Amino acid sequence: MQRALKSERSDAVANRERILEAARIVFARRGLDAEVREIAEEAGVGIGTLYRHFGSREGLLMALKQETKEALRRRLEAVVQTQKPVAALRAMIQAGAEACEQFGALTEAVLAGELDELGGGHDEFTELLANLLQRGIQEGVFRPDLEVPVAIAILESVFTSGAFLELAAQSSYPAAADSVADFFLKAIERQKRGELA
Amino acid sequence: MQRALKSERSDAVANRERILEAARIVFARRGLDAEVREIAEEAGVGIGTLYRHFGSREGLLMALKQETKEALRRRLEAVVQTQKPVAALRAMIQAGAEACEQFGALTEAVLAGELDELGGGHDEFTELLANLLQRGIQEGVFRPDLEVPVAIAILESVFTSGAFLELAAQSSYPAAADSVADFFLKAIERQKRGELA
Amino acid sequence: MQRALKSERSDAVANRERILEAARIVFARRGLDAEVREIAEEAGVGIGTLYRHFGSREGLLMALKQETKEALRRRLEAVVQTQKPVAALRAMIQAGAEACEQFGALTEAVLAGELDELGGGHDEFTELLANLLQRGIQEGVFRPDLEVPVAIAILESVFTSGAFLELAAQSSYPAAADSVADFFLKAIERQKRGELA
Amino acid sequence: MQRALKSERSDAVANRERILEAARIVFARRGLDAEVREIAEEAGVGIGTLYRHFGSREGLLMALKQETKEALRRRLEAVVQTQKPVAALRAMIQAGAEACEQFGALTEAVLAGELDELGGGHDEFTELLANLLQRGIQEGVFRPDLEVPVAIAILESVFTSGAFLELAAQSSYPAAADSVADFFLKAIERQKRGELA
DNA sequence: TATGAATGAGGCTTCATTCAT
DNA sequence: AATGAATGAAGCCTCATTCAT
Repeated sequence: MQRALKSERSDAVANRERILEAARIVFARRGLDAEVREIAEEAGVGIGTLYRHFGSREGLLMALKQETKEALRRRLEAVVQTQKPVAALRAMIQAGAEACEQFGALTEAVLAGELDELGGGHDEFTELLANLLQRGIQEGVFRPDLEVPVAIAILESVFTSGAFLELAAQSSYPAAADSVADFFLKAIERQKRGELA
Repeated sequence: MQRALKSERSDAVANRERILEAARIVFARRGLDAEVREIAEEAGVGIGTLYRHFGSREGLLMALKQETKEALRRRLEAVVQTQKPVAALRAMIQAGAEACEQFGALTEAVLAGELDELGGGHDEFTELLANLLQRGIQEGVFRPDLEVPVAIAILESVFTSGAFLELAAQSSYPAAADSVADFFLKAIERQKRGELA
Repeated sequence: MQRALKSERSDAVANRERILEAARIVFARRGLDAEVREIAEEAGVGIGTLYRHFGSREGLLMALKQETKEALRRRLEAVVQTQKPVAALRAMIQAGAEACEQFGALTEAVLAGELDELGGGHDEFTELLANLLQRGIQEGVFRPDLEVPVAIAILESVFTSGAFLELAAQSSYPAAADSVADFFLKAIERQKRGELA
Repeated sequence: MQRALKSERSDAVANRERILEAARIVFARRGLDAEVREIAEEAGVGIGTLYRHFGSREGLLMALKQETKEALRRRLEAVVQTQKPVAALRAMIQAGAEACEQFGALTEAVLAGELDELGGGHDEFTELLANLLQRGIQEGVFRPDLEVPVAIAILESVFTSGAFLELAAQSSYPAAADSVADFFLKAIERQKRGELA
């Protein structure tokens, strides 16, 4: 029925990717209650193909989460390890902004910690962020009395709720990210002498 | 006769309240996809009665949001107008914590701004918070360069995402509220001379 | 949609019976693969009603088996206990014939022993028949060297396969039952002196 | 070239046989509702190959029935024509037992008369058995008042229902066949003087 | 010719809503 | 006014069959 590229390689892998991409789009558009049918149509494949690849609606959602988290994690890891705490934090926030831009209302579902499902122990992002904050404290750039779990919860919630989307809608994703970073750093940076306004 | 009528009316009103309370409980327990049936059972009324009072699932949800927001708004208004900015902010955060405690996973649905539905121009809480922050800036207790919309978005997101629930799970609702208030105030308060660690 | 008797009591029990009866008819007509939809239509109820009463296709089938077996068992028990072995056996075969007439191709599914499902230990009919044969042997009317399990298996198979249906199609259910009984008794009765042709 | 062609043909024929054998196994294992997919896997061929050979699920089932019946018929014919009625009957029952052993739950589908499908007038086995019984009656070894159709129906039903499988499960296929033969002969043999117990 | 990924009609089931009692 | 059985549209998923490689 679909006749997208005609000579597309019978590569099942390509279809898998197309379906995942379609799922991203449709879930972002309609929310997590989107119909499987619409995803298949968006991907330009039959509904049976979708089920061949993912087994169930749940399976598709899981795969989408898995892939998304994995990609984001890789990206954040790279960013975090090569920069100083403050810059790293800004970069992480920028990355979060881009994830929001890409996933829209789906962001929450895709990023929100499933401390129970599949996931072992603790969320990966949480850990990454915890390490970063800890490092910053030790290097003396972040407040020594910073409550790390609180900071983490607050930062994650910005991307996980619709808040960031609204913020970005009023300016742009990078600008919103900068504003959030400014705010956040104000709350966690150690005050240096003479820094007062 | 009048007595009978009165009593009947009371029953109807009582039923309405019981259903709303049941909806709070069930939505908090199961999320927004909870079944209407379960709400009626929780309320101890027939499903037909639920429909008599609220017309539709959507209608019930709307009524619940309406009531909840109204109650919260009244409470916040009182708090805000009678205190100094910092104390008012702490009180608002405490109130938010209590709302989270009461509504659980429903909190987002109930508080998150529906700038489209019912066309309420701008969210009431947003406005309340904006006024408070503005006042604080004018009184010189909050940073003059504070980006109010950013601060608002971040604070709302804490309650609106699941973040606060997790935080509270590790200590308690009031304690979590305190931690969040500490963090938030660090980010927005004007630094006074000699405040450095 | 259905408008059968208009003023039918809102008696859910009546609907339950109608659905079971419809299931009998439709399964007999189409085999066990019959669609749930057709059963609901045959019963003149919505498909949701069917599911309200039986939970699932499987549940309906189970209930049908349960009821059918129970009814047949009661009938056979009454018959068996009040007659002499030979007459009792003839009566049982007549009862089997009537069950075939009622259930057609469904008979197998409904009567065939589910030694695993739900059923405790051994099939009820098997036991009834075993007791009867044993009694006949002790009373000296059945062969003392009769292999009871074999006799049981053979007699049950007559009703359980389509064989009896074909036989009855060529004459009538009672006549076919008589023929089967004659044949069966020839195989199990103790030969009396001078009985030879 | 000819060699290649020959080899290809052989492959195709071999594949056809492998699929039929796989169908036997899978239908016996899962019943007639078994999936085409599983049969192809059991045969170790692609599902497309299965369809190339048999056109449809129905076609495969037909071919399986055809082949099975043909083989069984040949075997029974040989057996019947070279022996005396009683021995022939025992041999037929042994053959039936072996068919049961081979086909399990599929036996019914494969043997049960489809007086409608393919319009084969009357079932071949029925005819074979009818002739045998008739011969026995004429030779004076079977009862002259034997109702042949009834005897046929009963004997066929033993193999056609699951009865024989259960019987064999308690001893062995040959032993069960012997027991059935004993029972059956008791019912049809002419009583000889002095045969009484 | 063989393969198995793709297809989609069709079945089972759920659940918001209606309505007779 | 309250009840809950009845309703059926709509969604998820299966599996026989097709077709591009």
